[in-house]
Amino acid sequence: MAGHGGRGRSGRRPTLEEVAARAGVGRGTVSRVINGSPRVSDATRAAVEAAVAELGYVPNTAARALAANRTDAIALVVPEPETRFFAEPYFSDMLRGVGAAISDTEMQLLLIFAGSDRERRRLAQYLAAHRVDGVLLVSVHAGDPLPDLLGQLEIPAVISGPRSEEETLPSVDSDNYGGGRSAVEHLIERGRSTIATITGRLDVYGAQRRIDGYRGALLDAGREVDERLILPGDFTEEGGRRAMTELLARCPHLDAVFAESDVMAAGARQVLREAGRRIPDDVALVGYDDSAIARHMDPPLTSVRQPIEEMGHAMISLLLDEIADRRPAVSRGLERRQVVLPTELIARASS
Amino acid sequence: MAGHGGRGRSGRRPTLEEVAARAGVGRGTVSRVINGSPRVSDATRAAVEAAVAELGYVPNTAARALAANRTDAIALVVPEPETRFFAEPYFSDMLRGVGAAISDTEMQLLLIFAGSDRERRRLAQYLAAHRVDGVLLVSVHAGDPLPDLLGQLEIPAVISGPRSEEETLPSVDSDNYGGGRSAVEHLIERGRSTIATITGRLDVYGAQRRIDGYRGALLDAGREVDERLILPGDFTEEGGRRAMTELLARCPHLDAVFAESDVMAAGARQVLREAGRRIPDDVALVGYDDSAIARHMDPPLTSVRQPIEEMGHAMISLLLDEIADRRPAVSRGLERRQVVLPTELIARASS
DNA sequence: AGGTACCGTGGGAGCGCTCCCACAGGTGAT
DNA sequence: ATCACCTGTGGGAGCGCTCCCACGGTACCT
Repeated sequence: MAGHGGRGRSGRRPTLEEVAARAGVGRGTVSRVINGSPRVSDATRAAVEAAVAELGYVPNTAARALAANRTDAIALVVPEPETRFFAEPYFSDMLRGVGAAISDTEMQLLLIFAGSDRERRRLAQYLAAHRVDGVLLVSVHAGDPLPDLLGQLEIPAVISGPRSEEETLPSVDSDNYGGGRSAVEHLIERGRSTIATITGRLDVYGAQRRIDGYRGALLDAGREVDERLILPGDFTEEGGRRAMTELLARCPHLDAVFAESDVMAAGARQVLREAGRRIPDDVALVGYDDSAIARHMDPPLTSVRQPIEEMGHAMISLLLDEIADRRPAVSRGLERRQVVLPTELIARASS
Repeated sequence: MAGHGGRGRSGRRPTLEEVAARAGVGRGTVSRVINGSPRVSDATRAAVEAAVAELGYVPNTAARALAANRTDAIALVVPEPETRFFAEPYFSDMLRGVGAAISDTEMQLLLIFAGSDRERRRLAQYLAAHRVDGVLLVSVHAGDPLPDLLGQLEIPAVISGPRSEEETLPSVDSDNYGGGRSAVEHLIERGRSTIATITGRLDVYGAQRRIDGYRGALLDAGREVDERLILPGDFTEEGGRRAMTELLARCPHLDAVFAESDVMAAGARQVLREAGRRIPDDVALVGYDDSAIARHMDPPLTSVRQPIEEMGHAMISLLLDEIADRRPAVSRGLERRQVVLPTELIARASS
C-alpha cells in the first residue's frame, strides 16, 4: 500500500487493483484470472470474476501494451490506392474473410492503405513505432520494398498471394494454376476451339500461375498454345475492354475467352456485345473470383471461385502463430509456411 | 537517477530518456520538443532534434496513451453489415474523404463494423475500454442505441447525417433538402410533367429531407404533389428495381424519375429498359451521390453531388474540436455544432 | 521427523511516457 | 536594492498493467 496516490476520483474506470481489493486477493491473481492462467483455484477465480462483473472492470489496453510490449492489434496493409481497393471485389471479399476470422480472437484489425508515397511514409512510421503486433499483406507486387521493411523491423507478417515461387514470408494463396486450368478445361469440354485469355498484371505471381494453368490445360488436351491469344490486362474493367478489343482484332473467329478476373470479364463482355457477339452462343466467357459481378452479369458469368473467407481465416491463424513464435528465430528455418487452398469452377450461363 | 534499472539491452528501441542523455538535456525537455511545446529555446530544440534523428527515436504510443490517457486514434463506426458497406459507393467515398482528412493529423483511423449483434457487443467492449479518443458515426438510423452509449461513456462523437431535426450530437450533412429540390427543378426545366421519386429508407432523416425537397420544388412550381408517385426504396439496386416496377404499374405515363441514390437509379434503369422505355427520350432519370456508377451508366446519369470529401474533412475537424474540448462539459451548451454543406447537380445525358 | 516438490498466491519492480512542481536566471517595475 | 514575474529547464510521481520472485501451505517421498 505504499507509494501510489491519486485514487478514488469520481467517475473513473476501475483498475486491476480495485478489483483485487474487492475480491480480497492480490493484483497478480486478478491478472492471472483476466488472462486465463490455469494456476488459479476455482474459488479464487469465481471471486475475482464476481468482482470484475460488479465493478464493470475492463482492462486498460494501453497499460497492458506498455507492460507486456504487445498491442493486440494487427494491420491489414493494402499497397494500393483506396479507390482501387474498393473497386476490386477481391479485396472486399478478402476483408470480409479476415474480419470474420479476427472476430473470433481478441485482436483488433486496422485497415491501412499504402498507395501513395505519403501514405507509405506514414506506414513506415507506424510500423517503426510497433503499433501493431503483426501485418497482413495483400496483393504485393514483385519488387515492393514493404516486406523487407517488415523484416528489418522484425514484425511478423503474412502475405496473401506470394510474390514468387520462393516467397520467404508465410503465405496464403489459392491454387491459381489449378484455377486457370479448370477454367480452360471447362471451355474445352464445352467444345470451344479457339480460347483466348486476358491476364492479370504480369508482375503479380498469381496472375502468372493462372496463365500457366491456361497453357497446361491446352497442352494436356493436345492443343497448341497461340501466344497471340494471351493478352495482358491489369485487373481493371477498362483493361478488360482494351484487351478484348485487341483480341477481336487479332483473331475475329475466337469462340472463348478466359478473363482472369470478373472485373475484366465485365469489360470484355461490353466489347463483345458492341461487336455483336452473343454470349455464350458466339463466344463463351469465363471469369475469375466469383464475385458479385459474376452473379449479376447478363448473362451470369461462369467464374473460378477462390475460397476467400477460408483464406482470410488461414491468414489470421498463420499470423497469430507467427506472433506467438517470437522465439530466437532459429527454430523456424526450413518449415516454410505456405497454405494453398483449392479453387472451384462455378458454371453459369456465359459458357 | 534513483529507481529504474534495466537499460541498455541489445537491439531495443531508444527511449525518451536515452534521447535526453544524448542531447544533454532532461526528459521533460525532450518531451516538450516531441510534442511541439513553444516553451523551449531554439538551441535546445535543435540539439534534441539532432539526437532524435541520430537515434532514430520514435515515441512509444502505449506509454504515451497510458500517461496521457489518450490513444490518438478515432474509429469510424459503420452500423451496417460489411457487405452493404462495400456495395454502397456513398460509404467508400466517405471513407476516402475521412482518410484524406485524417492523414493531415497524427490520428489513426480504425474502421469498425457494427452490423451484427455480435459485432455490436464487441464494439461496446471496445468503447468501454476507451480504446479510441472519438468516434465518427455514419448512417445511423433513428432509434439506434449507439449514440446514447457513446454519451454514457462520454466519448466524443460526430455523426454524419443527423438522425432528426433536433440532433444533439455534432453533425455534418449535405443539404439534402436543396439537393432533392435541385433534382426536381432540373426535371421541371427540362419540361417533364410527371415526375416520380424513389426514396431512400424512411428512417433516415436525410432521405426524408430529399423528399421534402422533391415536394418543395413541385409546389413552388405551382404543381400538385401526387403521393402515388412517391415510392419508398431502401438504397439498394434491388429496391430500385422493385420501386420502379411498381411505379410503372401505377403510372405508365410518367416521364421522369428522381431516384434518391445512384444505386437505386441503376436498378430503376434496368426496369425501364426492360419495359422498353428509352432514357432520356421517354423517361428522364436523375440519381443522387454522383458516384462512379453515375458516370459509367449508359447513358451517363444526371446526379446530385454531395461534397463527400469536404464532409469527411468537416467530420474530422468537428471531432478533433470535440476531443480537445473535454472541459467540464458546461461551457458548450447551446452552441449546437452542425455543418451543412451544399450539393451540386451534375447534369448528364440521362435527363 | 526431515526433506523435496510443487501448488496458489502476494506484491515489488518496471514498462516509457506526461504532468506538474520546483528552481535558476533574466528582466523590469518599485 | 527589493520584489514580482516571466521563461526555460530538470526530474519526481504516477498512469495500470505484466512479469517474476518469494512465500506459506500441502502432499509425497525417504
